[in-house]
This record gives sequence, C-alpha cells and structure tokens, in this order.
Amino acid sequence: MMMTSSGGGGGRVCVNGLCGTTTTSQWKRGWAMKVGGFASLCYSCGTAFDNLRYCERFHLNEAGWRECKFCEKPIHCGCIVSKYLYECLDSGGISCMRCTRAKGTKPFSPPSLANKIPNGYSRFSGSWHPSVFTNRMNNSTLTPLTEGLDKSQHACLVSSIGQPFRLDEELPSYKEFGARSSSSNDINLSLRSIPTQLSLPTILDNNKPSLGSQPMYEPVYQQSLGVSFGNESSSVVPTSNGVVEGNVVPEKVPSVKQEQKPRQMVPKISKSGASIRSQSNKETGSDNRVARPPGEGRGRSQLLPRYWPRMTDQELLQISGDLNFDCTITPLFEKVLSASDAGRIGRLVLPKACAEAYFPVINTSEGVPVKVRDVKGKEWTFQFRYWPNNNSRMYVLEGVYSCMQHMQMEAGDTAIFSRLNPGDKLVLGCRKAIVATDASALPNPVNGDLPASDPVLPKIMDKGTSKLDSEQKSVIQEKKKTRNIGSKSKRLHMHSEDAMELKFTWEEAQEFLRPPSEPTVVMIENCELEEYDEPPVFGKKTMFTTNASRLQEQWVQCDSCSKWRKLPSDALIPSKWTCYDNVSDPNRCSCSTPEERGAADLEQISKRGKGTI
DNA sequence: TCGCCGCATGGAC
DNA sequence: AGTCCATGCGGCG
Repeated sequence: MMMTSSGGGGGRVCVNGLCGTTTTSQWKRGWAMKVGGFASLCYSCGTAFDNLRYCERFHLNEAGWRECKFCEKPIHCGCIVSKYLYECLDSGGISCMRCTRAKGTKPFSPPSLANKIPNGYSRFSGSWHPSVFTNRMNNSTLTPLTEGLDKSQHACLVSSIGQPFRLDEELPSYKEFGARSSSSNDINLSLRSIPTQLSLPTILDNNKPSLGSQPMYEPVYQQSLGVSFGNESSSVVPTSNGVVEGNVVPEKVPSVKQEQKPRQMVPKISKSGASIRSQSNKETGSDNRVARPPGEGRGRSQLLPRYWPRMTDQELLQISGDLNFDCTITPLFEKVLSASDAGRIGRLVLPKACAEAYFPVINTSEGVPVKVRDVKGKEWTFQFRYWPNNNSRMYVLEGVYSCMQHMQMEAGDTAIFSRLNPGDKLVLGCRKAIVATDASALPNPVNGDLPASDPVLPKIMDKGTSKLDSEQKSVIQEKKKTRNIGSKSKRLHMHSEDAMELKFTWEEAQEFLRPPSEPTVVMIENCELEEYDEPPVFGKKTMFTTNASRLQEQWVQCDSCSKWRKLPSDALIPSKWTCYDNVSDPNRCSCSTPEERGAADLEQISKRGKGTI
C-alpha cells in the first residue's frame, strides 16, 4: 500500500468515452496513461479490458483495425488500449502476441499488463526493473547479451530476492510483482553466466613479454562486457581450446542461496539506467563485478565469499592481453589489502582457506618460496609460510613489499590471485580501490584527508604517543582508524558498502517509482492521505531542461529509435515508451520524425549522469 | 637504535 | 565458543 498526502479527491468517471458512467459496483484499472497512473474504468469496461476484448466491444466500428500478418486475426491498432496486444514487424505489418510468441520474438510487456500478455522465450528470467523493460525486452537488445555463449552459458537474470521467474511462464501480476519487489531491499538485477575460467586464445610467444622501463600498473577493470561470471554451481567451463567440458561440481556447492545474497551477486544498475549491455560505464563508475567462487583448488568451497574473485571478464582479458600468452586465467581469490599487508614489513596475510587451497602444502613454519607473476609478466618470488596461531596457522606471503611498490599497490587496493595455465603459475593482479568522493562512503569517515596508506603513521604511533596530549592521541587514533582500510575495519567497510549500495539502490529505485493508479483518499487524523491499493509502478527515466522562457521541459528517449522527444514537464512516463506514444506532439509521434533541435545534447547530458526525473 | 621476526592479542564473525 | 586475521609488540641481531 502506498500512501501519500494529497490535496483532494473527486468523483470518478469511466474513461471510456462511450460509457462515461460515474457509478459502478467496482472501479477497475485500465491501461497506463501518459500522465501517469491508469485509466479508470467502470466494472463493465474494465472487465472487457481485462479480457482483452475492450476494442472488440468498444472500438469495433472505429478505424484502425488491422490483421495479424500471420493468423489474420483482427487487431485494433488505433488506441492505447491495444498497444500491448500486437507488435509492429520490421518487415511491415503487425503480429498478434500469440504469433509473436510462436515465432519466438520477445514482445515488450509493461508491468501493468504483464499478466495479460502471452509471452515467451525461454532461458531467461528476470526481475522487474525499468532497465529490464527498456533494454531487455526489445527485440533488438537481447541477442548481444547472450551472443557467443553456449546454451548452458546463457546469462540469466535472477530476482534479487531469490525468486527467479521465467518470462515464458505467466508473468507475475501487478500485485504479485509489487509484493515481490517491495519485499526486497533492492530491485537490482543479477546477471550471471557460467564460466569460471576464461579462454584466452592469443598469440603464443616465448613467455617473455617485453617490459617497459616503467611499467604502469593500471587498475585492470572498470568495464565489463556485460556478462559477468559468477555461477559456481556451473558444471560447464570453457577450456583454453574453447571446448566446453564438464567441471567437477564442488562438494559443497556454494548454493544459490549464497549467490542470491545481494552483496555478491547484484551488479549495480547504472545511474543512467543504461542497459546491462552497456551499463559498465566508466563515467558512472558502475561495476558489474560479480563475486564468483573459484573454480579450482583444495577446499575452495569453504572460501569466504569475500575472498571470491570478483574479476570481470574485462579484467581477465586485460590480464591476458598484458601477459600475451595462449593461456587460461582462472581467478582464484582476492583480498583487500590491509595496512599491514601493504606496509613496509612486506608481509601479506593470506586468508587461511585460500592459502591452503591454492598454495603448496607446507609442514614447517619456514614454508617454501613461491613464484608469482604480476600482470605484466614480471616474476617475483615470495616466501609462503605460516605462523602458529591459536592452535592454528596464520599464512603469510613474505617479501611482497617491492612487488607491491612496483605495482603501486596500497592499502585498500585489492590483490587478485589467479592461476595461469598452462604452467600452473600464480598471477598477482591489482585492482585499485575506488576513490570515494563522498566522505560518508569512506570506511571510517574522519578527516578524509589521510592517504589510505601512510607509512609515516606507524612511526608516529610507535615513537610519539607518549609525548602527545590526549587530544593529539585522539586525532591519531582517529587517523589510525582511517588508515585501517581493509583491516579489521574491513568488515565495517563491507557493511558501509552494503549500506551504501542499499541506499544507492533505493535512490535509484525511487527514481523510477510512479504512483500505481488513482488513489483512494482517506482522512486520518484530519490529514488527507492518498491510499494506493498497489505498490508504485516503475516509470521511465526522463531528462529535464529549462527552455529560453525558463519553463521546464521534460525529455524522454524512445525505446525503439533512441530519439529524444519533448514532453510536458508534468507527464509521467511508463517504463516503456516509444515515439508512437508521443500523444502530446503529433508532429513527432513516429520514429521516422527527426529529433528536435538540441535533443542530441541530451545524450551527452545523460551520459554524464546529470539527468533528472 | 633500528629493523626484522615471530608470536600474542583481541575484535569480528 | 571457536576461528580467523589485522596488528601490536617484545625479543633479538
């Protein structure tokens, strides 16, 4: 139930002009209207609408009837009511939904009518989100997403609340959807695909890639190909020769439940609402990073999810490009560097499970030297050893300082360990920490002016504390907290991230919410409230500009041709919108009509993320 | 005095 | 309560 305050109520009139009744036993919701909400229909008209017979009953003698190109069924194309009942064919003509489904195309269906539309294509499930509609459901944009993937590798969208549903089944009703989405903390998508390894067919050389005099270690990510890895339960992995073969399913397969934990599985939706295909956007910093449990190693299934490699395929490709081998990169694990990891001591504490899974078995505390290659191909030798600790072991890599210096790694960055095959070599990659511009986004937002890694600070702490007054101590304590990126406060850090992501997600979600229908006005303690029977619905994101007359204008992008169209500033847009829906401007109600002047600039504005809604 | 080594401690889970 | 792990800190060369 959605409630907002309101200024008044008013009598209802059936929107059907042929009816126009003001009295009915039950008001029903009709089609989505341009101004937001849904057409209010009397019981009779609403029932006709529900039964998909509205046009036949009320528009039979109107113009605009056409025939399905395949089954010749008459369809009324002349009104908004029937717009979801047919699909315009690229080759001309229309197709009814039944034929559309039979031919395997993917008609769009808005939430409001979703349960009325026979729909279907398999292997794709999704949660309701505007980007799903606007970017997935169009015929033209699904294919690239799954291109190049084996059937078993098809990406699949999973409701973040763990209730995937297929679009070839009856879609959830409006109410049902609302219940689902509102019970979730976020309304994100989870995009998963199968591989845990990436085949890298590149030129085989002498394994000695040339190194520049000053190799730069740039962060190897920030862009994803859109299909991120992440299904540990997969039984299929591509091998280096491109053959898909079976893979041993871990004994304790990290379950779907684990996967559905939003933290790991949910890539952020770009602020711009761009499609999944293109949502990896450097400008928005969105990152389709998906934690994936490692695909090999002893006892790998016991690795804590926070150590699961979250490399994007782009990162892997970049590593492969840097190494320039005909090789297979298998992400093993990653770790956010603590201050002590990245400090001058040069000891990197390895998560126990990771160390035991991917490093040699050692029986003595001295350990063994291990050779690790960085992403530029330079080989380093570290001492892999352990310390006895509370009847257990604490594994460390010693001698990592120079390597970290070389790679410009510091506290807060993420060290990524991968396996390079053939050769079974360890590869150490680095992902730079995302620079938070918002102080609240910092793990310990104190001063915000202290570098994540401050090698001087330990000295201050060690040598100077006795001479400091309590205030100074306090400051240093705070600074000390601040520099503990990735240390014990890492857990807090993760929480902060979670919270930030949640906030972010909700903020984004809010941008798409629209009133679902006409509210019932109720009085509670002398306060008029609009009461909605249904949760809010998703609307399409739009842009606002101010014209020369200082009047606000709203722009919306056509889902079909991507042209920007100007609309009244108060218009509420459904999640799916095309030029043909542009009832406010008859001169631009077709995709063939050119954009208005200045509309192209909106694309740039949109990319810069300055759009409003 | 300094830096390294190895263990101890204690917070988080 | 047990385990993990970041980091403190004492000892030693």
